Amino acid sequence: MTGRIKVFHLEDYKIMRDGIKFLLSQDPQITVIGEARNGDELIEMLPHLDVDILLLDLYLDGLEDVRSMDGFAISEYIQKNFPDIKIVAHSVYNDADRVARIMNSGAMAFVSKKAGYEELVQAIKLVHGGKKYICTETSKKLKNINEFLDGIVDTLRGEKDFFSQREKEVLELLGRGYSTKDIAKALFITEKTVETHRKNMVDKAKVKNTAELVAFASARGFLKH
Amino acid sequence: MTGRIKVFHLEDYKIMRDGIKFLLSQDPQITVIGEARNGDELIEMLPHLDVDILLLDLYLDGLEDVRSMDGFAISEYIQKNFPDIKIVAHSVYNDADRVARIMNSGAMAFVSKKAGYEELVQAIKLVHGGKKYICTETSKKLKNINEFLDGIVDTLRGEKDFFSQREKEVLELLGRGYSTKDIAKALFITEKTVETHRKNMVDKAKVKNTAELVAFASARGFLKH
DNA sequence: AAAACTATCAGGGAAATCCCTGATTTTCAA
DNA sequence: TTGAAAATCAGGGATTTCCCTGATAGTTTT
Repeated sequence: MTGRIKVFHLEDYKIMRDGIKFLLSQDPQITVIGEARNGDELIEMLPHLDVDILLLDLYLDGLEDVRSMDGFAISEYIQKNFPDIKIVAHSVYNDADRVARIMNSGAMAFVSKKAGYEELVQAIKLVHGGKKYICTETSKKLKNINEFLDGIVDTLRGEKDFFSQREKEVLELLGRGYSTKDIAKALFITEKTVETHRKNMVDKAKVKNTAELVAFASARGFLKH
Repeated sequence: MTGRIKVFHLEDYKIMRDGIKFLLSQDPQITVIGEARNGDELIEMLPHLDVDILLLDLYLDGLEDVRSMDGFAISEYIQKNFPDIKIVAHSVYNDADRVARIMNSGAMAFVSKKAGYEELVQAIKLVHGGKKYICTETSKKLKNINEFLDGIVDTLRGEKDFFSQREKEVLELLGRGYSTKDIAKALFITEKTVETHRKNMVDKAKVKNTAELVAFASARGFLKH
């Protein structure tokens, strides 16, 4: 046993701090060893503490003081100056832009404030064990948006005409594991035609075989998955 | 020549309506045949007009009236009741969530209000020609977010160890078009071993063949490309 | 210590891909 | 209207993948 997971909580609303401190202290593996209302307080206190996890409120809305650091700046600051401290981001906003930004600024987990207490505890434990985590609700949402974007993004590329319409149909089925015979049946054409389409795509893409063709296509978002 | 592209403009700020009407009328291929301040006005006017393109302000912030339709609701309404009218969305907000939502609710283009006049004109013309469009700035942003999300989303799956180390090496080469013989030589093992690795991966991933395996792997970011 | 996983290797046959050369029709833009 | 793509089809043979049933040895996990 290596002792409790030491959590520091940064959150501007006192009522939230108190509530979460109470909830987290219910768990025998977790202890809240400090709290702050803003980045300045945090930075002042951190050197004097041995923190495992920083539970970080993403948007410190309570603050009118614009000069103060926001969650993103704090995350980057911690990364640089306290690389051993792992960050669990906590926010009411779970839009793709913010989540992508916070996760890429070094946070190890993201939990929506709409998520329950269990998910927060789970996030802290997983992160402490070296894993990443995103709460179920947000995870689902991001997955959807990602799929949407996949679709949108490749309508944009000038490469949409790289393969002809028919070639793309064949390609799509190849990516789904269809054999030549399967594709011929599905598209009501002969196997020879399917082979020609594949051959032409292999030539166009300058690849060696179907497997590499599929890798090529997937990398460019030609496949829906 | 099929006459000018007939644009209807929905936008709550008069100054924007006037400005855009002036700008668009500079283009010989475009004519603004109507304007409205909100969804109710739009719905009233639409049946009496022959509109090609609806230039739609995404968020009608000027409106305090919460009961009124927002851009998303309008988009869906148009899709249902006037399927021939193509929508160009126009907004100050270009976050992934909103853009994905509007494009998936049937809009054919998205142009940020930060984009220049040229991009708006281009969007209208492209959409009228049956193509989709997203302004350069937003397009770049979405591409970045999409890549971020790709990374995030598959860290969630916890599937980093889905394939063994050796399997991943074989997989990588498969994605580069190597045949069994090539891989055997490259990894100093027999062809039979390579086949076994591939077979095991095909089974693990529950796919039909190598092509689908590569698609599967690529979609989850197992391939470096 | 047993079970599970990983990595290695093998034979043999069915199925599919790959490669070459060739062709016709349609469609679309210069 | 001429030419370039695109989509269709074909034969035949070389190569590769796919599928089945095995096996041995080392490592990790329970």
